[in-house]
Amino acid sequence: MRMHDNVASMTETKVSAGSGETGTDRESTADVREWREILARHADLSCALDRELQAGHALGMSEYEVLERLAELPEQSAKVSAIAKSVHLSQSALSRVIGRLETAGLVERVMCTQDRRAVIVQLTESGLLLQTEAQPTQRRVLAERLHAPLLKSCE
Amino acid sequence: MRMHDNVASMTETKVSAGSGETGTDRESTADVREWREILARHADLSCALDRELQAGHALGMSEYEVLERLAELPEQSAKVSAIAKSVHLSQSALSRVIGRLETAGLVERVMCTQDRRAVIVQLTESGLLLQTEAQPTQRRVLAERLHAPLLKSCE
DNA sequence: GAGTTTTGCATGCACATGCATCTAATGTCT
DNA sequence: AGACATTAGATGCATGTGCATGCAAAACTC
Repeated sequence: MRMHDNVASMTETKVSAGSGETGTDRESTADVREWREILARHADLSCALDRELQAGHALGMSEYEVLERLAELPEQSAKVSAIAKSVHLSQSALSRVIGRLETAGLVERVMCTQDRRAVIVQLTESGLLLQTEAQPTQRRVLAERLHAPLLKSCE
Repeated sequence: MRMHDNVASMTETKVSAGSGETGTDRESTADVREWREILARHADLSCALDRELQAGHALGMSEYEVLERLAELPEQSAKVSAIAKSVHLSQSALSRVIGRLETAGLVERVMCTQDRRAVIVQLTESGLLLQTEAQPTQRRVLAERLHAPLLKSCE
């Protein structure tokens, strides 16, 4: 994804004109504030994570996410449909992420013998190694920025 | 208000304040939980907002965001560089969003006479009208899903 | 004032993503 | 068994995004 890095802000919330409405106005503006905070935090962290993972381990965020999910499992493998449930990607996007990981030799696609439509994604040695190497990078970025003050979206 | 205060029945992610340790396993796994929570909430809301804004008002999330920022300003116009600071888009992406809004007749690009490099984006009548119509949709989606338990059903 | 650097925005390009669709395998119904 | 429906995953296509770059205008240096 790799978003830009920006600073400063121009927030100038006026919004409500204050007629005889119920309390919904105040509540929804609180919602908006919260939503903007999620947006800002997500943008900041996605950008930072993607940049550091790319620079340090040639991994995108989606790729790392899939590797991490596989590494967390005792058998270090899962059906595509199972991975899809724990990652926020469409089925097609996930299929291509797995394709990239396979090309890079980090996972292998194995036909499932019980259900021959399904594909089991198996973490390889180098895939596990790379995830193990990349994990501290991810943890460090999270520790650095997850609770850091946001420079945007706060007037 | 901190964003994770109200996040449904999820794990409580309080960071210990006592020790000066950084990057310990316990803390980083708490970070991971919080990060995944942000990812899930962001995915759910982005998808829902985009779908409803698209269906109801033919607006994408980025387009709505820009309209909203402009509508919040007393003069309902701003330089591109100013908008860029309050929206989580790269400068190039923002330029194209503004292009789409202009094509749709929702904003106009006006040359800035003080700085002839700059472009002032001015909300039009129909732009303001559309934003006014779309705002309740956004507020409703936020109210419905911002604090709802995460179901990961985004399609 | 001429030359250089920086700033503001647009654009070519590469690429990741979602949607619709396709193929194959499985499940279901009669 | 045969016919239809459903599910798992891959792929063509359109689109939105970021990066690198281009261009013009302002700012800076001498």
